[in-house]
Amino acid sequence: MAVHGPAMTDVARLAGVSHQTVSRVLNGHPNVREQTRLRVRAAIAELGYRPNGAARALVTGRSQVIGVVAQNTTLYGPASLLAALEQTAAEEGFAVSVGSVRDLDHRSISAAVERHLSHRVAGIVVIAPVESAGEALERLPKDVPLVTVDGDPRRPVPLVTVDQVAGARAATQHLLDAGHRTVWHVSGPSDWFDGAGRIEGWRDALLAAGVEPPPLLQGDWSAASGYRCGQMLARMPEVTAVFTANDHLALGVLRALHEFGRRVPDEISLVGFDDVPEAAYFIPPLTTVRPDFDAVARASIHMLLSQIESGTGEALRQTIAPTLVARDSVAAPPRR
Amino acid sequence: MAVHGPAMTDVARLAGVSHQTVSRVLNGHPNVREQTRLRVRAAIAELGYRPNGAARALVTGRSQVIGVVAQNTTLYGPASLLAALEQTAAEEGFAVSVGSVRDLDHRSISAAVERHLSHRVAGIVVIAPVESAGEALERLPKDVPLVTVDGDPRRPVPLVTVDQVAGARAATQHLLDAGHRTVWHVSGPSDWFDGAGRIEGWRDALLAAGVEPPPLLQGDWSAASGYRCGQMLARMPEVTAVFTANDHLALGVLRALHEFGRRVPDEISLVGFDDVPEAAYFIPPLTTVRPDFDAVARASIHMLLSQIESGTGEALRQTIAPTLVARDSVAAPPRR
DNA sequence: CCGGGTAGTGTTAGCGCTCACATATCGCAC
DNA sequence: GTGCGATATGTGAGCGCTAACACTACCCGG
Repeated sequence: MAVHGPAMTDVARLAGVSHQTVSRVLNGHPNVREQTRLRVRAAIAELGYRPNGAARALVTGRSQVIGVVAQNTTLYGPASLLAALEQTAAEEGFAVSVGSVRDLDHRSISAAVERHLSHRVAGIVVIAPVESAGEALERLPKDVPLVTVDGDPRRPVPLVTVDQVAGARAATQHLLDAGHRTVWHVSGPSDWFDGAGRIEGWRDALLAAGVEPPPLLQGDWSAASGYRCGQMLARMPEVTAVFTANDHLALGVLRALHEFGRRVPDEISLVGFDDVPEAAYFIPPLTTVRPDFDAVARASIHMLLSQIESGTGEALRQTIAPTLVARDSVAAPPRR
Repeated sequence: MAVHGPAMTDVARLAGVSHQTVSRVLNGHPNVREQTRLRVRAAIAELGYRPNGAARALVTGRSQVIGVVAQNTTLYGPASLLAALEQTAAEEGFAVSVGSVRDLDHRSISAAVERHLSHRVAGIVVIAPVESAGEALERLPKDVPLVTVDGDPRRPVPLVTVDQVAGARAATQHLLDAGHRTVWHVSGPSDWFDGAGRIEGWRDALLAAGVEPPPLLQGDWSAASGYRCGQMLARMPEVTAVFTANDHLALGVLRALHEFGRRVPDEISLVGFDDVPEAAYFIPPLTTVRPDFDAVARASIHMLLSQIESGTGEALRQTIAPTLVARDSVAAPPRR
């Protein structure tokens, strides 16, 4: 177990140069003769040398690691985002260290961030969809590159976010365009910014069309809560169109409507949000809004890297527009 | 950006002790007077000192980081596993660095492992469900603590795995017990060990009951492929019971059956695998097999830690039994 | 043929920590 | 008191690397 691999000096000795030259080769420094470079590379290969990230991090003060703080990475959205972040980071030569948190309160977030800082991560991406998370972030040392995803739009922190409002507006408008008088909404938790944004977009679209938004049904992202809300909606004959804040809620609603014998889309039209891979196989296939997680990840990582490189911590923000994916769960309202 | 935080010597100076004593307090070394310990802690708090993981990793040769190699962390299974691993690792004071891979071939796996080694991770967990991954692992330096999850049962590598065979057998038996003559199977890719294990369990149960297994329908874990297989099954009147290798496949099958007007469970019974949170809200609620991801994660991390501590690399293996969750998608076969 | 740039390389000094060991301090039996 | 083990603390070295600077060739114009 104890067998430490070769160090830079071993490579240097084999190549007949100084360790510093090896370092230069490794870091792509220009002033190295081609022939020397080759010799060094050969020595590296021969010894199976692997640079020691810890030593490098110690001397430079930063490791090639990006810390990600996220909650509940089991949900489709966060999981996709995490995977995409990892992918993009890897392309840029960075590893990703996850610090998932059970609860999104100050303390948990701060603790997770602390853990990352203690490893001297180069920067931190916080997937911070709730109010309380924002506060924790403002207390942070200012010298740590930081990007929040789906965080608080009102805080002066670099932010990348899916345009929840536009997505929700598109979904609602789509239903209105199909001829529905109004659209009901089963929301996510309202203390989540994405939940709040979707509520706002829904309300916007309705108001713009001159209709008074019906009462909101609040869920918690789960199919279970969608089911509960669906049971209420199913019993109200005037309901003909529903927009749910995510696809899992839609699944729950779908099942409730089914149990009450209300057909989708003949009697009730439904639109979800997220475009989980299964959405196309719901009964019926679900019309939904697809956020581009890859784009979010790319934007986040690049924003973070530019902070790392430049040292500036400008409070940039970038918004990624989602797209509506039309499938079979929307139709014109039934004639009465 | 450059403002480095206080170092151990700063704390030491403030507390009026040597840096070594600070180190002892930090590492819970016994021989420190209570009063000194308190003074040091106070100094740490006052300065907002945070130990430098890189420096520690450099001198000890190991960081407090566990590397995880996984593919497609968007799928429910891997995502849950990853989250659970992270949780357990955090409880043990370890961070988790993810290296996700696009493809599960030697090269990708090796590259991901290399990246982790270069950061001097304390150990590596490989979620390696396919054949080719196993080969890559045998080439690895022997001195790195390593645990595979859902890997090749035949390789001499420490392994934690869900008992796929038992789970599949239970699912199949459950259908047989309900009175079905035989059970059809929509499988995952057969080069995935979990896919293969589920096929084996299904076949076992059938054979034990003295029935010849019907032809296998091979899918790829996705609802889309489940749908395609479902279209075939729906047209065969003799099919009354289907076991799918995961819940997404089941969803696809469900939709196909629905389109063909074949009612579940009245005409056809269905059992899935994974127990995704939405399974209870399928139409009808899906009977499925639930693997205990937390238990898998716990077993993996503990196996890894014991390797790290003891230095021994025995090829242990541990199997986690899944449980059947009965819901509404199973009934007795229709009378003909 | 000399001064001064520039490409290529070596030397040295830490980064912040832990380990091994040296030293100081204490308690207690005699 | 003295001696001795246990307890508490300090000292020095060095982990593997990069940054800064020092040095050596060599090329060039004057």
